[in-house]
Amino acid sequence: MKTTFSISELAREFAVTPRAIRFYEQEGMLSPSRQGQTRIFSTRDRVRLGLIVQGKRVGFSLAEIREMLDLYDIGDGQVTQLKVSRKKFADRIVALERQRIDIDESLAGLRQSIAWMDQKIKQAEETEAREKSMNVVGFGVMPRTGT
Amino acid sequence: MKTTFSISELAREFAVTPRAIRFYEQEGMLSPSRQGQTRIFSTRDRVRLGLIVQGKRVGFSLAEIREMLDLYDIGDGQVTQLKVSRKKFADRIVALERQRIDIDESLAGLRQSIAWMDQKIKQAEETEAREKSMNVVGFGVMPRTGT
DNA sequence: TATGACGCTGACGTAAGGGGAAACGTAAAG
DNA sequence: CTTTACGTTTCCCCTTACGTCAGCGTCATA
Repeated sequence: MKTTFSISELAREFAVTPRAIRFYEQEGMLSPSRQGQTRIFSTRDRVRLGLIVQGKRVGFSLAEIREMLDLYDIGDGQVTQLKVSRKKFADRIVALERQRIDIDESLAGLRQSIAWMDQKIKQAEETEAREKSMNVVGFGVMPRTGT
Repeated sequence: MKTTFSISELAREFAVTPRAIRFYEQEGMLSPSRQGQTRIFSTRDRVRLGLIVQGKRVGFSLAEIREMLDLYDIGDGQVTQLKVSRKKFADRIVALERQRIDIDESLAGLRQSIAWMDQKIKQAEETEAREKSMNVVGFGVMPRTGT
């Protein structure tokens, strides 16, 4: 069973670039030893990289991930760390649910604009022969008048 | 009816910062005239800013928005422009739908992690209570278990 | 020996502004 | 007339999470 890893091994395993791994080290989230210049990663580094990648996948910033990793290192009986992480995760869920709503709203807006455009295109192509002056605005949205 | 606007008027109306508006100008998307140093925005600027903000809301990059604005300026009979924009919008819809799926997957992962943590916390707190009942330390302070 | 695969260290670039400094003009208030 | 308070300007560094060179060393292989 392997206990040390090269940068490209880990890069392949976790589907990140060596550049990203070096960046994580520079940010203090990994601390590989060195053989001359070359980085030698331990299983601990590997686990941490796994956590980093997972954290990124669910949308945490590196700063947040680093906090959690640090907390995990302190490990004061684990409960405090677990509770802090739990809260972060819960917060993230709320943020993502909000994002989902935003996306749905954007989708609705886009679909409406497309419908509007389709109509305009149809009109334009019908009228093309006779008339040429059309007043096309763009997003199908008028500038807001208040607020 | 107003035909000119100050930077902060537009900022208020469209809920963006003056800084952002200056940035859009710097990027060539707005071209207010000047009275001395001070920017004077026309209704055209106002419409364009509205389009920028709308475009941003549905997730277009400034580069994409600028392209569409430029197209609109050229306005070669409009139909071409409409079709190009339509395609951009359709592409954006696809991208957003993909994003939605990603978010749903992240949410699932987060919820699972939370469930796992809750279980761990429960376990840990049960253990803690058991230790406390057997070993009264006083003042609610637990001995340190390690670094 | 030459070539290619890996590795390294800087340094600069990205998107979309945020934040703050320092300076200017204008208007009201003392 | 001066102070105070805004509103605005330009200028420049900061941010995130790396990508992308440039320029170099080290190794194994053809």
